Amino acid sequence: MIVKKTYKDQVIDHIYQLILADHLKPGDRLKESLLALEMGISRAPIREAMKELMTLGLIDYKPQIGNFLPILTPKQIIDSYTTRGVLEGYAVMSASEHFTRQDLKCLDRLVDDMGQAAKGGEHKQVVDIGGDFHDFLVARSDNQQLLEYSSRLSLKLHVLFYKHWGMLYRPDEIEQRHRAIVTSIKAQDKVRIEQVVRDHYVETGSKIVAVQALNSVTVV
Amino acid sequence: MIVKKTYKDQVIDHIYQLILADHLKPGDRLKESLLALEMGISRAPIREAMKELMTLGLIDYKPQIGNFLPILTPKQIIDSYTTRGVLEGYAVMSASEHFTRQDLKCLDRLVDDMGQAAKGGEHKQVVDIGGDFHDFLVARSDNQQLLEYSSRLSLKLHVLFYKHWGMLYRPDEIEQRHRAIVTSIKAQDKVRIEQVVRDHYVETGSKIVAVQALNSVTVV
DNA sequence: AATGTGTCTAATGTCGACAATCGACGAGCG
DNA sequence: CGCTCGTCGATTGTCGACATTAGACACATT
Repeated sequence: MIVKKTYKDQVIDHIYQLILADHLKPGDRLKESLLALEMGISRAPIREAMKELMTLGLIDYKPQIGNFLPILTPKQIIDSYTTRGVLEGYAVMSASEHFTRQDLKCLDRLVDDMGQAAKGGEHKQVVDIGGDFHDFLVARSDNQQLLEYSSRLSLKLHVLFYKHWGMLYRPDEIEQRHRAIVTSIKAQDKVRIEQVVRDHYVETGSKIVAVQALNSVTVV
Repeated sequence: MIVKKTYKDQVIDHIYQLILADHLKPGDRLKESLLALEMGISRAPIREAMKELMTLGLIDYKPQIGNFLPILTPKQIIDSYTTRGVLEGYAVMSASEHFTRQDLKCLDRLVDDMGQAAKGGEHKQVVDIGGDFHDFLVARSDNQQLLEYSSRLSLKLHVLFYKHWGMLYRPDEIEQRHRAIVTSIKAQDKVRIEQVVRDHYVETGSKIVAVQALNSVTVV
């Protein structure tokens, strides 16, 4: 791959950045004409991008009305994280035998690095390593269908996660939480692997809900 | 709701029917201009429909090249059914406590009807009741995110299932397979529920692959 | 004053035409 | 004779304009 050039893809990136940068807030309406004007292109690629963002779960589309940033209820957040846990839990469990000794070493190292970065306050670093860790975990699965859904959800949830990762866990918790996954894989206990991964995500979902509730109280 | 009138939705239905009716075969290319001409509309709604069909997994989109009916490899079929089993398994398991005595009675009756229809050779009836049965099962779950993915997969797999349901199971097998799910719910054994549902789908996926292999041998 | 109706506006849905790109075919070269 | 490269046709990507619809506002009516 050299570059992606189609306008549609650029629009997707643009909007995704707008969301991450908080220039767009949940509930906001995305007007095609306005976006087209801002980006100096026609509405066609904007609409294409909308359709794709819709499948990624990043925007809500209401026929004849418009596109909106979804307002996720606490329940929807929990549900999304739960679903991701179900998918990735199965992915890791079913691939657990394929992890080589070297893979496990690599995973342990990632957890080490994550812990170090967390203690050093390198938040950006923590998020990046966390992403690598989870990518590495699911990469051993060969179920493309499952991975596709998993990565879609991952993108959707990343927006939420990105805004709260600073307040979710303490450094030692971060390390411990991820270490538990590696440990369960080492133990080759399939039932436990699946459970640990599920809990991992449900816990994060719950924390995010809690943090959001806290923020909304202080803000309002 | 009175009717859905937007062209896009009509296009989606149209193409879906074309697929079910075998007027479109795996690997076929879907040319926008041609479809637009056939349906007497412009390419815009066709493209909109394509995007949606893509998210449903019913067509493959290759940038700058075109849209194709996916050629599912045996592995992809198994993977898709496995994934559906994972999703619905969790859905049913997590909702198992919400099934009332009446719900279970209704499920038992559906299985009875299914068995009767199967013995009577009412294939269409069997498929319909089977659909009702599975809808009823997952409807007790309240995880919208999970249900969304589940129903998308369901639509995608229905195309496959629809073409083979006549040769997959014997009447007594059909009844027994579905009865096992109801029985596991009655037993309130969460682990077993999830396992039974997963097996249910993996088995069907495997059968379809087997039947396809058989057909391709006889045809070629 | 509250409710229902009609109009008006702004946004989405659709259109036909043009531009950019991919795959195939064939000419030229080693 | 086989391979590379350029041209060509067909299809998708993009455009600007028009048609249609949802929602807001004002007015009339009870």
